Amino acid sequence: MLILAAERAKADVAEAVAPFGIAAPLARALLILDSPTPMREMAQQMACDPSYITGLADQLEADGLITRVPGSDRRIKLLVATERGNALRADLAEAIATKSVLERNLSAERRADLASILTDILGSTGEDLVAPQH
Amino acid sequence: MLILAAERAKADVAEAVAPFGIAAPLARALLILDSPTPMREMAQQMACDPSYITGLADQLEADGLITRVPGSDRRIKLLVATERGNALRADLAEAIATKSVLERNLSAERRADLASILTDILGSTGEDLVAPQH
DNA sequence: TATTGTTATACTCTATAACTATA
DNA sequence: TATAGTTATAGAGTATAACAATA
Repeated sequence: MLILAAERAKADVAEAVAPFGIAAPLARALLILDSPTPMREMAQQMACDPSYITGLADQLEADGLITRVPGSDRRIKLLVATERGNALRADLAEAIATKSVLERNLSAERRADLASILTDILGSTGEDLVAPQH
Repeated sequence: MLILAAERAKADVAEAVAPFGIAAPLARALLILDSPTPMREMAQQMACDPSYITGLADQLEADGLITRVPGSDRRIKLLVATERGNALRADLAEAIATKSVLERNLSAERRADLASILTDILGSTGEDLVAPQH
């Protein structure tokens, strides 16, 4: 059931996000980028392999939504949202919030309960149901 | 977060199930098969396209875990678990139950709360957190 | 030598469309 | 002509392994 619900939520996100001409994983990445983030850290936050971030970053960069900025340690590249990227991020967050099954089928109170349970499952803290930890 | 939690749960299922030499989607299908089920109905229960069931059934059949039995309407094929299939199903259910994040990180009470919330999300009834409706 | 990011590749899961057989 | 299942194919999402650059 948990998996079914997540698939449903995922499909909702994909649908909510499609009108903006962006794929779900790119949207997910962009939503995390409210502050400059090393690629390695992005991978941890998205619970995926770092090599995958390279591809996401390539596409987001090609779309003019982010840029790669070298850090003080010059092995590190910070992903930072452009002005367009930030604007889109706000739009995406709103579209997802209003279209998601979570918003549609759950009261605010139930959503809070869910967030609490999911926090236990993940064994870490989180506050937002759609985008992970900031 | 919901998506992260589900991915975590999914990864757990895959890991719990790997020692039995079976892939996660096959395990998921087999877990549903505690009674003979038309392929069409399987697709609905797994919330996937019927064409996908063909492939799953092919593999399960090749592994000797299920057989296809024609129904009274001879267009319909019932999937029915073999003796080996039933034995494996029991083993899988146990392995998943003991290894899943859901069992490890959540009390029975919290799991019940989660099931209730997920039921609301899906807008249908369900009783089992790992395998969907019987 | 250890770490960051990149490249090339390949794998898993799943859907679409066109088809066959039965109703 | 409508429905159940099949086939072939294609696509999305993601990982693995070998690599380059920097530390």
